[in-house]
Amino acid sequence: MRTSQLLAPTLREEPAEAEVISHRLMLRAGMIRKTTSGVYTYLPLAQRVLFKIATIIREEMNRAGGQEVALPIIQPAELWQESGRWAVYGDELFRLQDRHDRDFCLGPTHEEIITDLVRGEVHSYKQLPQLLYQIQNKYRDERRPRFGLMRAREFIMKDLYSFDRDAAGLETSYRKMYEAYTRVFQRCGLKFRAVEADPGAIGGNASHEFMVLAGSGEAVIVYCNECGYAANVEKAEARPELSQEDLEPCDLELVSTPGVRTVEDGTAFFGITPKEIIKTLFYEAEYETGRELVAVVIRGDRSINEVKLLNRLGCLRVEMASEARIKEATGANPGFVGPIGLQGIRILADAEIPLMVQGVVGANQDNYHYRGVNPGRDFPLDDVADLRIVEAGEPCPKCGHPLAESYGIEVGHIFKLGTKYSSAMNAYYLDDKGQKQLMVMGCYGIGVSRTMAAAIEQNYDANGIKWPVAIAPFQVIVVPVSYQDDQQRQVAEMLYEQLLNLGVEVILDDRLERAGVKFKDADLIGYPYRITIGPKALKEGQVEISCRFTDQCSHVKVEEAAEWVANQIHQQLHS
RNA sequence: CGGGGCGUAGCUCAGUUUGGCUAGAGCGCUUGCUUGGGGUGCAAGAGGCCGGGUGUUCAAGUCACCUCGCUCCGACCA
Repeated sequence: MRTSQLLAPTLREEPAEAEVISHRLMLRAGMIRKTTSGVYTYLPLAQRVLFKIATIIREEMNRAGGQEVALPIIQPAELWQESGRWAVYGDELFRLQDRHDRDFCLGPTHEEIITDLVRGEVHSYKQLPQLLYQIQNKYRDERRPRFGLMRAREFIMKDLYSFDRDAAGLETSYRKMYEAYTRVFQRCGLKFRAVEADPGAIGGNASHEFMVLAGSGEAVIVYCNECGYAANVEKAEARPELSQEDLEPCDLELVSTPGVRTVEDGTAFFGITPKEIIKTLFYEAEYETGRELVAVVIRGDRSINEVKLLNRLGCLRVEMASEARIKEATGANPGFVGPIGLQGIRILADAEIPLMVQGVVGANQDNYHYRGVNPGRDFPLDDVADLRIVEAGEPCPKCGHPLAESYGIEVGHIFKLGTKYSSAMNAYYLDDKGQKQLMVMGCYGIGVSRTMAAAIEQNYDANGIKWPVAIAPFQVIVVPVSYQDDQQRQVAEMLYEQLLNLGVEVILDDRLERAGVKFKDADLIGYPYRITIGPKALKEGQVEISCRFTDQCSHVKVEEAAEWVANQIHQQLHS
């Protein structure tokens, strides 16, 4: 390829629409253009990167026994009604109707479609397991698309679905996928971590997320450098911390506390630390059958993990209760509410609460608090669970070593689905005794377009992108300082040919631009290697080879340059 | 879904407050010269339903109403 022909309209100025670094750089590097909110056109450079990521994924899926299929993007409502998700999925499902007013959706994922296929075509235990995957566009009508490709409405996903005879088979498939994913992201050249995750709405009982580590990541993960424990904070477990082990229970006391609304106010007023305050939060829990107001008590310095709360309650949704609702239930304004004397309201306590002996709570009466509150004595502790968000520095739940924290971008997610879909959609097989059995499923996704964005979030500098070799749009760019100079041009053309013959993905900058322009573009686009052919080194019979990643520059003899670069690339790809 | 902001040249933006001649700048693009190792310099050009609609007015990029699109914030700690 020659840059004179390449459709990569680089921008000197910052596009106004871009917010995150990957979005900005992809626009500036001429990789993508926005077509409409949350929908992007991929230009040749982006397409090459996506193709490379997809190729790595394909190779690893195939290696693990996966078979590629292509599934419809337009999916009939009937299948979604059968699984129950037509009603549950909500506004994120892109819905449409045909000319006969029949309902369809654009697939955000393909459990229904694949289960429908397999139940129709697979009937015997001899055909199991099946590992089927597809790499295609998927659709989610995000309430607010943002961060460029990171949260788009149209995006590219690889999804693999496993169908096994039983839980043991699923375990095997799951482990295969875990290993395959590890290989995929290693081969992409990304720094990542696999973490325990909450299975969330997809269902099932175990799951891991693969997080590309980047400061801009939306997800917070905690991990232990000692034993390797790693989890999304939504899931991370916590050891309850003793905070008042030296104190004895004392009498309950009603205290006038005018204007003391927040934990901060409370610590100042009582001269105590947030650890000694018991926060009471009211949630509206939504079940299929109705709503319930619950009170959740937690230490003043902790935060509630709503995912844990939702799982504990077994409800569909939780939401902070409105001020009006709280007042109606307690008679007091938020800030003066507490667990003592609540009538007919379920009280959930975080696991740290029973360890407290003298707490401060609101008295359910404006401008009054109780102190000396003894959980269990002064309010019931019938429902105790781990409900808080783990923070960095807390002891690892496995080994006790302090946990570290970092930000990650979720690029892969693997789930054990179990029989959720097979039972809803009647996907049976006959076992070796002729008995009907439910297939046991797993699903395993990788955000392909998101991985491209995540790679940039992790690898860039002030000048532009720094592609890992394995997913770079081209591995090398050959830049003659002046293409008009006969000698430079001849050397450039020769190296270009040699690299092509060596199987290197090379692009030649044959534009009649000034050197500075060519260097800027090369840095912005982020080619891993640049061979610069200029009069200075050429006098010595040399060219300069610089590495975008390490910023190192080597002078190499013209006749050895192609081989030299090819070796570097080979090493990068196989290290 | 709630609240803000913005739609003017391919891009980034002035101009709108206080209506008034042929609507501007920089970058990019074309042509010529120049330059030739980190976005050269000079000159000449091309390029606009001022998002769309309705209205007010002698007159609308500018005011009013409607509409479409884009974008940011929020939708959690008592």
